[in-house]
Amino acid sequence: MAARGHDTKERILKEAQALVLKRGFSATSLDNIIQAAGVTKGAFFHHFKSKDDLARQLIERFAELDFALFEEWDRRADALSDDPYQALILFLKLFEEWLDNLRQPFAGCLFAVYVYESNLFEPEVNAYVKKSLEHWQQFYERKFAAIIAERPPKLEVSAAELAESIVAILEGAFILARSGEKPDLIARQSRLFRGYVKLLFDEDTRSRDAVA
Amino acid sequence: MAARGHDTKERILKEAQALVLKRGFSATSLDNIIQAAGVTKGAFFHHFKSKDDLARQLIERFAELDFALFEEWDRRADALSDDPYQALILFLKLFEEWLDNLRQPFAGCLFAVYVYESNLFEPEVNAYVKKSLEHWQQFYERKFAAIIAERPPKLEVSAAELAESIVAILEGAFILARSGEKPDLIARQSRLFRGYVKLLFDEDTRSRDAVA
DNA sequence: CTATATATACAAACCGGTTGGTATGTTGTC
DNA sequence: GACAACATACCAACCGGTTTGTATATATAG
Repeated sequence: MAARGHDTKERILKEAQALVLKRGFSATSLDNIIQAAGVTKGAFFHHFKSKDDLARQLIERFAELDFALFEEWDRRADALSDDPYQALILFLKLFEEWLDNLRQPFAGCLFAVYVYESNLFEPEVNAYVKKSLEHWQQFYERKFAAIIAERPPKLEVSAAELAESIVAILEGAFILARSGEKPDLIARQSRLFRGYVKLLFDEDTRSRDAVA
Repeated sequence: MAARGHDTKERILKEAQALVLKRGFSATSLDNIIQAAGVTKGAFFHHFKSKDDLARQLIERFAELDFALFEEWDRRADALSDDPYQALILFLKLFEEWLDNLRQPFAGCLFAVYVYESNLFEPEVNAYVKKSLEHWQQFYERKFAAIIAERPPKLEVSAAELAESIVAILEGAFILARSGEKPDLIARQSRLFRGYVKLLFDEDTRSRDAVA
């Protein structure tokens, strides 16, 4: 049945992602994956033509789920405020709320895993990772561009730089959170970045500055 | 001869680090390493009792070289200014200068590689990575604490948060720089962080009367 | 409704090659 | 000749991938 097949494939992808985030891609053997998913090698190679194929489908699935979350927060944030600045702040808050409500601590970013093992993958997979990270960045860049168009920032910064910054902060935070076993680190750094954005754009801190 | 032995071991460590930064730890086989270093398996196992032992010595060497650079910049920055704020700015500039002068683009951070393959390593190796990242962070934290003690920041931020932030930014920047093949991204983000610090602490952007 | 044909979704055994690791040399130096 | 510093030969385990086989669902023709 088609449904049964889809379930099996989805289970393989889910377990594979968990294992790859834990141990890296090359350290995760197909035997590990099929054991975790409770299937045989035949089942695996029915759904994936190679381990490279798994890598490709794994990262595509990750990116799709990732951007789906992003777009949901984006819609909700835009619905809550017309002001681009407030919408960005709300967007980040929704992200932080999601992080806080995660049961198991955030496992990590598959993009980062792939970047640090990039020599393992086919060029098109690396290109997909690059494209996804840039897509992520451009998502933020549009938001910052809209803000800058309305209110000039207090320092000379470009929308691209700011977008690059939040993505870098989050990628780095994933690493620190994992190593230090500090699941709250990611949301904390997101909040700190919000403070930075506030300093750059918020009128309250400008007028307060004039008084102080 | 001891010198000859030390050279061989150092060559193995150097080539191993380059390979591990390129492909990850588990994807780097001992055969790859001994071929790159131009030695035999016997030579390798004379200097390292196992691949785990190589992992340990590799990360310890990385941390030592890393912190040696840090301490040099620290000394030079402290020599150039007594003001903790100026010293931090100078420190970051020295770091950026080092990045700009690197011949080959920055390869990446071995700590991050180990974090994302942490299930491969013995607990003590992971603990060492954790300790090193924290040490790195505390290095910055002391600097921010000294600044905050002199001038209150414009937003309510702790020295620990700020230290966490710059480390996260750099770790994330390494990833983005690698994926996007943008070697200048790291220094750019360091400069952006300097802008943030300036907004937080610099008197130019505030009133000038507080410090006398 | 049924018989046949075909595709899907797996399972189990197996293969050649590679892995980390070892056992046993050989060489150069003090 | 003792010991460090290697080289060579080799092993057992494991790797990604293949092969072969089977149960089941679906489409089609009579």
